[in-house]
Amino acid sequence: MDKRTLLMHTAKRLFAVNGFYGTPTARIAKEAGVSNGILFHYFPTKEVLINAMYLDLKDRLFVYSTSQVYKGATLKESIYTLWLAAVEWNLENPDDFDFMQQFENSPYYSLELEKSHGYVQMSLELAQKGIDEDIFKQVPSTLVFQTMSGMVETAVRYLRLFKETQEDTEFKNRLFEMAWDAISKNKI
Amino acid sequence: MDKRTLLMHTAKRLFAVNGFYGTPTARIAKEAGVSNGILFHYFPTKEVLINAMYLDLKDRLFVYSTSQVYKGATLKESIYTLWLAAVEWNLENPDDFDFMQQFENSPYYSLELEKSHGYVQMSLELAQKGIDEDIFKQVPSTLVFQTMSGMVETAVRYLRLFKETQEDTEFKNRLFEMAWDAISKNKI
DNA sequence: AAAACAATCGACTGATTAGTCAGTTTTACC
DNA sequence: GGTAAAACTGACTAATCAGTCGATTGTTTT
Repeated sequence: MDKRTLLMHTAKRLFAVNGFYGTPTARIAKEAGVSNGILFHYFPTKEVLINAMYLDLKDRLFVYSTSQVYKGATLKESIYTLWLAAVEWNLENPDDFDFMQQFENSPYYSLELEKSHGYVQMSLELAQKGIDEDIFKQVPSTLVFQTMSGMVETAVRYLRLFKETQEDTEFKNRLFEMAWDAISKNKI
Repeated sequence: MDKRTLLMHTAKRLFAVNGFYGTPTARIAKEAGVSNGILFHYFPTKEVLINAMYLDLKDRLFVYSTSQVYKGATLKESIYTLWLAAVEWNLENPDDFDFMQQFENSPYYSLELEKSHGYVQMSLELAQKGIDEDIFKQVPSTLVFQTMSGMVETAVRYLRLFKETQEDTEFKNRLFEMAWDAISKNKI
């Protein structure tokens, strides 16, 4: 692993446990086994390091999630696959999840940063499709997207809190049904 | 306003904008118009100040929300009232919302802190009631509670992003229906 | 093989900041 | 009105930390 990647891995782990401000750059370098100076060779400031890590994580989560979706899947299947992939990726990478949560709720975060990501566009299109087909509630596609994102977070938090449920596929399906019922029209 | 309260108000505003670590204690004191020393007279450390503020905010949110619920209300009415009160309180106090989000996603936060609050107990009882009456899905009451909390957050974020929807009661009702559908059994 | 360039090191620094403290003013009480 | 406690002040400090820099090593190019 090159030193740039090594630094990002070490930083992520330390940030997840101690927070951005609880983690001196010197400590990141030390625990990565490299010199202090090289960190600032790759990342001119600490903030650049943090932003780079965030975008990198989002990218990998996006690539993983979308790669799971089959062509020809129904809308519900696609949403389910995306939801499950996101949930499981976050469960398998708890440091990443903690880091992203912390970042998204810090003053460094802006929605502009988010919009630059392709996956938002793709998710919004999927939401719009559901609305047009009268499967989803008649609300803005951005709301559908934000609700699903929120339900992924809720699911991850819950599954982490009650570890015994993490391998329970039936339980995960119930979690997904809650998310699905929130955005879909109900058949009365 | 006594200086202790004054400090908490100033701190909250600065924390919301600049974050905990981006806000020196000296600046809090200065903007509150008091001496540096008095801050540490009331709060022995910065962390004590942060924790005290968090518990204070949660208390006030709890008192406000529960005071809105009428006796004799149906379960759905009670949940709706609690949801709406929480959403509107957060909209009217954006600094508080930002501060709480930041705190809850920081390494200083622990669930133990949360459990010490009476309102969690009360909310869990309401959730259990809905489960027992077969109105809610057959899932743990803690999950119902976490889902509702998550849906409050989603609603607040969305309403803040699209300010023109903030006065739209009909739209808020639609937001609540999404939350309600997530936790309730659907009538097929 | 020489020159140019990139990667790497780690000691150093200037600025910042949480928390202290010795002394002053205000309040509470007898 | 005397006194003890509490509130309050602001200059000070010890420690910390982001970022610098000059020196060194490794790699590519011509």
